Amino acid sequence: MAIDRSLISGSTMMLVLKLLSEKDRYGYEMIEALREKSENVFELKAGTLYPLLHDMVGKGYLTSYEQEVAGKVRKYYGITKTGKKILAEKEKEWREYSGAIVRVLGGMIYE
Amino acid sequence: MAIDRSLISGSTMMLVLKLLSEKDRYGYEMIEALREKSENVFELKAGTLYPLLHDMVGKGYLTSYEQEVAGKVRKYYGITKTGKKILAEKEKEWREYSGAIVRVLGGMIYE
DNA sequence: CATTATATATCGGCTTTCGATATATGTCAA
DNA sequence: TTGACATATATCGAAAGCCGATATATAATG
Repeated sequence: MAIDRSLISGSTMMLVLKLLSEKDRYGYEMIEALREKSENVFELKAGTLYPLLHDMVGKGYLTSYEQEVAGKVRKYYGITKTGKKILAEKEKEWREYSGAIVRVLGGMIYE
Repeated sequence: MAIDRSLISGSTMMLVLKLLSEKDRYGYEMIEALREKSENVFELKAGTLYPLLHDMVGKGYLTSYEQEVAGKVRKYYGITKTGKKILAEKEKEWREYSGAIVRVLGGMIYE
């Protein structure tokens, strides 16, 4: 990870929900999608993602199903109605949070 | 705390450094300053702040001195040269991080 | 045939933060 | 004046979030 990992804290679930709000994806694909979309800033670790996905299924934010592709079984995940609600809440929280940071830093970020 | 505390993760030290880059302050004052500047979004807890301040002094980011005001002894903190360097780094990381979040979320934040 | 990429998984440990609790003084109203 | 609240600092244990290490298995590449 290029930047301090601790800054990522709390936003991983939001990012996963966002990726899955576009289309169903499997774990490994999410890791790559996040790296690409963030332009190599985020490098979500497998050790973080897989337990998180299980947890999110348990909470009813995601559903999962297996699909065989080229001899390998992939586990696809899709976002639920509840997951979409949580995503909207987390995006709102992110706006509040980053807005407050900007105010404390004095509004001189983004150059 | 109005928003999910975990979103704050990792940025507390940066915010403390920022407050002290303006002027020397004592702990209780920082808690209030952060609440005011963030417009009630951040509510830094004493149980978070005081151990963090001790740690930052130990790392050479801050210096501290006592001052008696109205019969009460306050512990003031000031930022060091090293602390200023760390602040600059953390601000840069924050720009990278929040920029990446915006890219993943699709640029539709801040409305 | 060996190495690398793909793909998922678990476990222990670290870091960050907070709730609870403790202590002590100043201020203000009943 | 006395009880409550604000000011001010401090520590401890617990919880949450994330990651490194590790394991397993198959496909592709050289």
